[in-house]
Amino acid sequence: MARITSEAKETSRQRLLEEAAAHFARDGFDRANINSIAIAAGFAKGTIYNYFTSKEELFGEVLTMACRRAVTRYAGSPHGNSVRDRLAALVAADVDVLREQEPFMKVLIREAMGFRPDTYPIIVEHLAPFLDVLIEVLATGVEAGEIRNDRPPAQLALLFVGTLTMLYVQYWGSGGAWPTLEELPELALATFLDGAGT
Amino acid sequence: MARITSEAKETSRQRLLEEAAAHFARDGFDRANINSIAIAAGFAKGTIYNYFTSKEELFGEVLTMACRRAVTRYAGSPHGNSVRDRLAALVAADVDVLREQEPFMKVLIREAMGFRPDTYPIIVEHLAPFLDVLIEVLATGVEAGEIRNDRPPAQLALLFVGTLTMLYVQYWGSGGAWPTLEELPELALATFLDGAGT
Amino acid sequence: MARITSEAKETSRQRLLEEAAAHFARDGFDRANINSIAIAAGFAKGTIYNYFTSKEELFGEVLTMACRRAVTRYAGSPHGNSVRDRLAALVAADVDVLREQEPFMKVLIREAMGFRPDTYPIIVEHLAPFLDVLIEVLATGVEAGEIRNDRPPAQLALLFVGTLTMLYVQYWGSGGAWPTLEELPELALATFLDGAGT
Amino acid sequence: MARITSEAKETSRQRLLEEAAAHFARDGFDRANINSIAIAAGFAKGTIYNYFTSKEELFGEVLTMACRRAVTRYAGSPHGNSVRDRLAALVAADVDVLREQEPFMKVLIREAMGFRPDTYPIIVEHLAPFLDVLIEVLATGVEAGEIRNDRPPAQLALLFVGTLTMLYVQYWGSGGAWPTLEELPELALATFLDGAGT
DNA sequence: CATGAATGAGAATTCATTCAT
DNA sequence: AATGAATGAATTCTCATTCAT
Repeated sequence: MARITSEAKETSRQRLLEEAAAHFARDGFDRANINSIAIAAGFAKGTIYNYFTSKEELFGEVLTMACRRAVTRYAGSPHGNSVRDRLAALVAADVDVLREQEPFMKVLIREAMGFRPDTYPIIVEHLAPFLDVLIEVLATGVEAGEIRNDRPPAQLALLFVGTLTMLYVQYWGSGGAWPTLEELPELALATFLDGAGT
Repeated sequence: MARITSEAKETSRQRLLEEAAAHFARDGFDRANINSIAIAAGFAKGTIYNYFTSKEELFGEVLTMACRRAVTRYAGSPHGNSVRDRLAALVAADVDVLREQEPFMKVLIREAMGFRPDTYPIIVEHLAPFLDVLIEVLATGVEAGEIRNDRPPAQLALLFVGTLTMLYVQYWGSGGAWPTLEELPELALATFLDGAGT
Repeated sequence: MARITSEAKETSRQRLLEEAAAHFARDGFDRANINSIAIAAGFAKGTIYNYFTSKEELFGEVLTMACRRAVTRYAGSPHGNSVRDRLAALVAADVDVLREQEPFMKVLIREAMGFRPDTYPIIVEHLAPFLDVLIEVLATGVEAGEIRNDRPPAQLALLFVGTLTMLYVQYWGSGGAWPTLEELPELALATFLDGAGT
Repeated sequence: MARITSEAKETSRQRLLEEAAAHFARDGFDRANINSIAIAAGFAKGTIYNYFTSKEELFGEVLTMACRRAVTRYAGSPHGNSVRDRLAALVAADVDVLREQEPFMKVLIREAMGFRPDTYPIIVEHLAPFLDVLIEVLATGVEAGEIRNDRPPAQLALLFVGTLTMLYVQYWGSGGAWPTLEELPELALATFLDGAGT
């Protein structure tokens, strides 16, 4: 195997990342097993080290990729409409990513909750562009009078991300029973914008 | 004599549970180290096995205790006032528990985010009474017209717990920068009841 | 097993060091096998890590002990006689140590020839007192006119150690055929002091 | 065409041997890395196996070549003069080889000190002609009364080789500080022929 | 009850070697 | 001939658990 490599190698790398994401999502970093990941990807255990120098690096790459994919959801977000519509579009896009990349998203969220000093910076770094978009949308909303102006947009953005995350966690924790992925976007908006009070 | 002995034993057990909570909170289940926990509690490695049959069981006991303590926060909650006031009292009590039992709470939340089939049932089971109180308060609020009636109180309760949890996570994740524990109760209420919209 | 430990533990440690020396002597650092050493000492592989934190440390301890033992040979060296007699006594003592601690000496010499940056300093450090004695003896000899004064005693000491080492190497290399341990001391003296010329 | 090809092949083989020598000299057999050797020689890992069947064989070839080169130093040694002069010429030639082929010489000496049953015979076998020349010179010296006759020339030859080797080791061990390559030949002769006594 | 030495299953990692291209 | 992806045996090290004292 040589020469025609580069594409093939990239494919193998993707296969490994895919399986690694699935295993990290299911088992967490410590319980995930390098050997099992390799086998699941159709390789022997040594092969993984032709692509990643260590379990940590592999995890970091999965995380990086998860962040990257999560961020792309904002790429085509509409600009013209109301803040509610724009947020709705963002959440809809986000849930689509979740559907397609569930293991990666799960790793991301699971790890974000772990408070581990070696992974937290990775997440923060990669989530920054994501938050920036959100902040911009919310700041626009504040100017337009659609969003309450008693908090800085940066804090509002964190609350929004937190709300979304919490709903994902409940989705996973309930085994998909409630909320379902279908109702999740509307629920997120209502929870964040309207509150439960009358 | 028997009583003194068993009291002493209970004290030792508590010491072990405290230290175990601290370690599990800081390191997570897999990275926590039985030896370190024993040492920190002033015992040798082997002694832990006079109190708990395995690391898993120790963890389960920590979790159980965390749930039990968390639930006690509702014991003396006021009954007469508005839903907002009652929720405020609940959150205040909760944050007090958090302050005093931070490691236990951290273990609880951390584990709740892990979706692990062997620990999730424990959490759900122990959180049930906690949720019941909340559901009752919210149901009252719906009847009184203080809470929107477009969702079942059980779902509202989950949303409320989720909101609170998310704020704790951001508190820990930010190293206590935002939100602070002082502003957290008011923030939780505002977020849950009022929403960010105008 | 507890309480009466300390002596027993020291015994176990010695057993491990003894076997480690034998294995390092025979196989060298890289080919020596932690598992085999433990087994040979009558332990399971994990046990070695109750005594030494790593293979490197174990090796360092073996080396340190080899140096310590080697140096003791000079403890009772006679002071009154001629330089030749004093050197003879030193060599005789040295060969005695070799006989009793062959694996340790072999590790020492083998490693000294390996020029490895992580072990060379250990050897140099531990050999210093050893060289100091030698330098003192030779300096005395120079003053007494028994030793040529065209080289600093420090260099002469290195030449002497080198000569001795070289004879040990030939002893081991020849499988004990030539020189034998019996004739080695006299041979060392004659080689170092008299030379091969007429 | 065949010849050009085989010449090219021979060149590649030489390149590999040179790099292998450098790596074995620096890192020792076990720590030397097939991949690094190949890369350093401008090839990929696999290519080495077109020239040598295994790491062991490669090492054996390096050793063989080191011996072969070491032996050539005696080819043009002068015959007419005194033993001292002839030895001086031999050592001078030897040091020249050392200068030019340092890695090979280092491998040779390093390995000779290792007492390994699979490599020792190779060394002995290849050093035989080398020793024969030396024995002849020394035997002549004994007859001429220049060399003491209380030891067989074969033993004297071993002592001489040992003295030289020891000085090389000290040269490398001291990082070239003492002895320097310039003073080494004279030092070897003085040490071997004259001794340190008066 | 407490101790801590001993255990050994399990996991990550290395690297010489193979072989399809 | 050259390549380099794939392999898997081998090795070090960790740590929960046991048990004799």
